[in-house]
Formats: sequence, C-alpha cells, structure tokens
Amino acid sequence: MAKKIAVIDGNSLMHRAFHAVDSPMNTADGTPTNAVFGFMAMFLKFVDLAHPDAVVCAFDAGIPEFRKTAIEGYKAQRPPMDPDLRVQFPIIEDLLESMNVPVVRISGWEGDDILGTIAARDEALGYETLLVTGDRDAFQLASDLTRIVATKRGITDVAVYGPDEVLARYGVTPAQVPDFLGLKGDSSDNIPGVPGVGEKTAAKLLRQYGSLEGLYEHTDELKGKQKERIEENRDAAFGSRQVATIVRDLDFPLDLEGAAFPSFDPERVKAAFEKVQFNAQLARVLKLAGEEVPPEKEAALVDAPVCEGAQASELLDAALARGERVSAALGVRSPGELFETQVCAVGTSQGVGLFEGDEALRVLSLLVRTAPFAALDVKELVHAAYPADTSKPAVVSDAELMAMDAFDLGLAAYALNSSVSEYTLAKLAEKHLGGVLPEVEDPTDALVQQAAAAFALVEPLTRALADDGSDAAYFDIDLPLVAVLAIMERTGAAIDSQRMRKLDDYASGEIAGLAEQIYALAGETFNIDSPKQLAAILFDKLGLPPLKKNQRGYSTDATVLTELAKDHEIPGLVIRYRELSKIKKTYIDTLPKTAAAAGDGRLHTTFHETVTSTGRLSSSDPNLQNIPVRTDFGRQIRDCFVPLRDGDEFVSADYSQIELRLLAHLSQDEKLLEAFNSGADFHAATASHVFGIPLEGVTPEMRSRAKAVNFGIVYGQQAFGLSQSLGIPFQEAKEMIERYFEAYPGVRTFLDDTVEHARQRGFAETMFGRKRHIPELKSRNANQRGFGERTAMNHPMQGSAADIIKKAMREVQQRLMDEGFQAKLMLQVHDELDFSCPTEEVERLSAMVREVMMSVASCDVELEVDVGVGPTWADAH
DNA sequence: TGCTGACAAA
DNA sequence: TGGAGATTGTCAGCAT
Repeated sequence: MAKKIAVIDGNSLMHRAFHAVDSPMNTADGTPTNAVFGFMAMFLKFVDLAHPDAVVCAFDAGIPEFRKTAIEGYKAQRPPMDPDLRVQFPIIEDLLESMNVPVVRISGWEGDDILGTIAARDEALGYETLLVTGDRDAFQLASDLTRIVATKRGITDVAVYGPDEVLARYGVTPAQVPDFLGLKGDSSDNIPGVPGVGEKTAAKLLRQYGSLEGLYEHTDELKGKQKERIEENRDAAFGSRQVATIVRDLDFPLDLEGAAFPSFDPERVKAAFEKVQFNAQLARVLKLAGEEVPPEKEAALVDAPVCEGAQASELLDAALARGERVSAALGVRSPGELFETQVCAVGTSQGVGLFEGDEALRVLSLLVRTAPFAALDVKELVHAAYPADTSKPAVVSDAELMAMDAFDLGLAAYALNSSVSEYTLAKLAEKHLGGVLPEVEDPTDALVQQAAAAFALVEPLTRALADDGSDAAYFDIDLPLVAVLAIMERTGAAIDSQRMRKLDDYASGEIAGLAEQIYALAGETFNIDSPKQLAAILFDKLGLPPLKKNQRGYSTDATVLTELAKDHEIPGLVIRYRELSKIKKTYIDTLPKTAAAAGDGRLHTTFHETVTSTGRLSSSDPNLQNIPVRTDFGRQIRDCFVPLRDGDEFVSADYSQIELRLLAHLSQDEKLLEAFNSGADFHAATASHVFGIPLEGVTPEMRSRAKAVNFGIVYGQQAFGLSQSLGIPFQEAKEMIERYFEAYPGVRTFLDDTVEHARQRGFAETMFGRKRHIPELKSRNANQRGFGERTAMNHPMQGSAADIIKKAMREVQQRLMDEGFQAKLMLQVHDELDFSCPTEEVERLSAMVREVMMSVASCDVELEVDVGVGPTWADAH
C-alpha cells in the first residue's frame, strides 16, 4: 500500500481551534491553552481515523511578495492576531516536536504553499497525501493521490474532499479553483474577486468558458450588469487568481521517506504534555505508540489485600470495632452464564472484603442500619437491601434509614462542583487522591478498586467540603435528603390503568383521524413524525414560507407551525397531532407498562440529586416531574394519578411564587417586599408599578403582561425573549423591562451585584451556601458570557428554592413518622410535594406540611404554600 | 449506537 | 454584526 502522508496547515487549524474551544484553559502560569487543546483534539481524532504513516505540520512565516503586489492590501486589513492566540504557537510547536512531527516554516511563505509543495513531491513518489486545513484554497490541490481534510463546524468535525467531491461541492474542477476564487473572491483572505459574482455565477462561468482567459475572450457573449462588472474588474480577477494560486515548488529539505508517525520518545512526550496538563490527551498519544499510561501514579492508590468468606467478615467486624467508616461498592459476579450473584466489596483500612449473594445483602443492611459507611451513591446501595418496591417487606425500617450514618461521595463531589456531568470514583480518585484507578479487566477486581478508592476518598472529600465552605449544603441539605428520597422511591406513585386505557382509545382515534386529514390535505401519505418529511410537504410541496432554520434544514417546531397555521390548514392539525401523539407515546403507552412491571403495580421513579447545576432534583425512569398539566388533554394524564390506597386522598402542597419571593428577600427591594407583604395580588401590584397607575386601574391584560415580566426576571430574560413570549414589539418589551427596574431599583442593584460577585469569585451561591461555579463569566465569547450572567442571576433564586424544599422534605418525612401519620410522601416536582393521605388525616397533614414548608427558611417575605386535596392529582391542584 | 429535533414540566 | 431564556428527560427518525 502506498505510504500516506498527512500535512497540517497549522495556522488555519490554530485559528479554528481558538474560536471553537471557548472554555477557559490555562497553564499554571496563566497562559491560555484553549487553541492548543482544540488543535490536539483534532489531531488525535484525525490520526485515529486516518492512520497516516507520517505527519508534517506547516506554519506561515510571512507573505510572498507576488501576492502582496498582485492585490493591494492582501491580508492587510486583517486585524493583528489576538495575543491570547499568538502565545499558544510556541506551545503547540513544542507538543508537535515532542511527538517527532516535523514543523515546517519557510521564511516569506505561507502554510498553503508548503502544503502544495509537499503534495507535489508525494505525487512524484507515488505517495498518498492528506491535507488538513480549514482554508478553502487548498481544494485546488485535490487529485487522485491528494485529498483535502477540511474542518467544518467546530474542529473535530471534518469532510474529506477528492476531485469528485470538489466538483460536487463547487461545480468546478480542482484546477479551476484559483480561477473560481479569482471570480468570487474570499472575504476572509481579503481577496476581492469580481463584485456581484458569487459561488453559483463563478461556477457557471467556468463550466462554460473553462478559465479566466476563456471567459475574457468571450465577454461579448455576456450581457447587462454582469458584463459590465466582469469587464471592469478584469485586473481584480486575475490578481485575485494569482493570490489564490498555491505555489508547489518551494525549495526546502524534508525527508519524506524517513518520516514516520508515531515514532517518539515517550518521556519527551510526557514532559511536554504534563507542562500543559493535558493528561487525557497524553494518555491517548502514548496509546498510539503502544505505551501505557504512567504506571507510577497507579501505585499511589490503595493496593489493598483482598479476602472473602469468614476472613472478610472478620475484617469488617474489626474495622467496625475500631469505629472506622468503611466503604461499600456493589456489583454482580457471573460465574456461569446463567446466574448472576450480587457482590458487595467493603473497604477498610486493612484491606477489602468481598461478600456474595445473601451475605452481600446481610452486610449491606448491617451497614445501613448500624454502621458508619461511605459509598459513591448511597441511595442506590440502600435500595439493594431495602428493597426497592413495596411488594416485599422492608428489611430496613424507615426510621433506621433516617438515622443511618452514611457518607455519599457523589453528593460531596456535587456540592464542590455541581456542573460535572458524571461523578465516578475514577474521576474523584484522580482529583482528590492524585492517582488513576488501575484499568482492570475483571469486574470483581474493579469492584475491589472502587471500594478501596471510596474508603480513601472520605477524608480528602470531607476536608475539601470544609475548605470550600460547601459543607452546609452537603451535610445539612443533600445528605439528609438521601433517606427521604429512598423512602419516596420505594413508596412509588399509583395510577389508574383502566382510565389510562380509555384515554388511549380516545387518543388513538383522534390521532388516526388527524393523520387522515393531514394526508388528504397534503395529497399523499408521509411520516408526520419525521420533521424532514413534514418540512418537504410544507415548504417544498405546498410552498409555505420557511420561517426558521435548524442544522438539518427548515424548522417545523411549534412556533413555526403556529405562524403557518394562519395560511394553511395542515400546520394547525400537525400541532394537535403532535400534542396528542407526544402525550400518548410518552405517558399513555409507557406508564401502565412500567407500573405493571413493578412488583407492587406502582411507578417507582428515580430521583437524582447530582444532575442539575442549580441544586434542583431531576427524575427519570420514568420522569414524574414532567407529567402534563397545561392542556386539557394533558390534565387527563394527571387525572390518572391516584392515591395509594382506597380511602386516601391526593394532597398537593406547593410554594406560591417562591423564586420571586426569594428575590424580594435577597434583594431587600422595598417595593418588592411590600408587594408581597401587603397581601395584594402580586402580579397586579407589579402591573401597577410598571404601568404607573393605581392598583384599581390594572386590567387583566396588564396583569398578565406583568406576570410575564416577573417570570422573565427570574430567568434573566431579555427584551427579545419577553417580546417573543408576549407577542409584542421589541421596543415595548424593552420599555417594560426598563420600567420594571425603575419600579424595583433594589432588584437591579442586587442582580448587578450578584453578577459582579460571581465574576470575581468564580461562583454564585444560594442562601444556604450552595455554590454554582460559572467559568463562562470569563469567556471571550459574548454569548457565553451572557449565559454566565443569566446563570449567576438565576442561581440564588432557583438554587435557594431548591434548598428550601429539600429541607422541608426532610422535616416533613421526619414528622410523618414521629407523629404517626399514615400519609405517604410520593413525589416532588420542584416547588410541589405530593402525598397520599387517609381522609381523616387530611386536615392534620395539610396543617403540618404548610407549617413545615413555610418555616424551614426565615425570610423577610412569607413563603406562601397552597394545599389542594382531591381524588386525583389533577383535582388536588 | 449516538445525534438531532421536538416537546413535556417547574 | 448578529443574536437575544434555562434545565432535564424522553421519544422517534436518521445516519453510521
């Protein structure tokens, strides 16, 4: 097979990477490394996919004289390179050199010309060449042996162009590319071209006349404005072509025959990559050469002796007698193919003990009931012994659960940084133990490693929580909630499956009818669920105006369809079709099945405490936090949620406008505080301030606008967003927001201070000290920064609300038990708690829950709670 | 299998 | 100059 040489246009890739990788990254001395990181990400992905035999990297080193004279001002108006990018060139060169990738830089020439020259030499040698670049001029170099790897959006997304692809994409051959660029120009390189001639026209002219020479011999065949423009800009066209023509015969030494990749000294590579702290990338580079990750770091982790059976029991007993907080990790072992036994690994200071099957469960319940222990996910472990649904008797009582002495490593890590996508022992070990978990094949060995790491992590995480000031969020709020969530998950929620079936009949009929109507109007059948096919019908066949684009074509989302519904019947029908089929597919088709699959016929969701960055919970499998309520049909789904037992009522308690009340408390804005404390209708009070009229004069229309502004403020919404949600002109929305801040000046000050504080310290925090780190505030990208600012403003409100309801949940659960309630806490939906409650307890429960929810936080505004009671969830609102 | 568009909720 | 509200979870279509 022919040798494959890759040549990278270093400047082009560094520019791309600089803009594509926006997250702030620095070396120890503060030098930015985002472009280097992006470059290497692209490099590694490319090498993985293409497996080149050798890699060369070319950089610009000036501009050749002939380009400067051909076009006056060639690259002249380009602003000087961003200093944050400039400083990264020496770093990338250092990395490349450490990997033995030749760096070519020819004084007075640009990278493109080096690419062209190497490709020409390769072709002479019969080698294959891959040219990696983001610049379009390189397409002229495509040939049977030479292909262009062009970066698309971002950096790691690429397209490969040979001659056929160039022709397909631009309608010209590679040889015609300079003429093509000469006509159409290239704004990024300051190549003027012929004004008014774009991609389509340039390609058409070249197909007809072959080249610039051919075109200018036949300008008499052209007509009108086009003829004038082309004739007038003859010099610009030829000059532009010259600038765009890549030189292919530079003279520089490069040993192509001897070049090879990967071939490098691992020590040198390690040194270079460790300097910039690209540990994950280092591992990938070393792997290319068959090298393993630095082994000395693994040794830093516990190399614990492992035992089983009676010895394991002794190990555990001794550790508990010493008062140690042992660790536990749960897994399965499958000796044969048929049976899987549960295995529990327990970590102690003297080693790891393994327990299997019934022994594992015995040990788990022992830990939960009587011993201090630690685990990555305590709730998951609890369910293994508890057990997870009410069809079997509980091995551990609710009271024992509430009293358990657990340390949840995942929750601790979440309190330290809530923006991490996944909390694993491997990542925690890397961060807090300074070593990587050894990669082991055998699942049991892996479990042992996890137990050992979990044991070792308790101390450093406890210290980190205290150092960071995040111990309150963890110890007072998140950790005590684990038992409550475990109890709720086991309790489950009940649905009326009969009723669901009736809903199914109705929905199925409606959906089929709607589909028929849509097909009839469209004149053909198609898949309405496919946005692509729907777009083809609406925009191609019916010729409706495409109002919005997405990555793959024209958008067919609800806002677009609503607008189009004015012109045609189909969009309205599709909206209704989507509403019904979404609800049918997501809830009606799945909830009864899920319930039937559980031992007790109930829905047992999983609540996640480490997913959101604000401190809210999330729910999955099934998600019971997004059960419909807004539309009539949606509410029918809530009507299927019923109390757990005959004789129970569904009780729902929710905080009224908790985020806005917290805003009043936190900002201490006098008028806002007064608006809540006077007991008046809050949205109406806002309307009265914003529109400058007495309370009695507020119309329902004004009130609903004020309500939208109130909610917008919570989310950091801006004028554009408000104008969209209210369907009013931008200017009007802008004025409303301005008047809002005039009416509540304390709010403006508070939000500004919050952002400023967050910018300085790197995080925003809630009333109870829950932090959210916001590195985006330091971003160079204005959109990212805007995101950071909105996040900083929103976190104290949304996060404090989350803290408050979590505290309330723990206390409510405690009092349910202490005061002998039969009522059960079933669900939490952000600012709402739902119970199943015997009729005779309803009064007592309502009073208790209200009292607890209102009193867990002391604020300068009352935290009002509405309690509803009814036979179903829908009725309890 | 992984990504995308669309849509449910507070 | 262009873009201009957020988060999470689930489903189906579609490309690989």
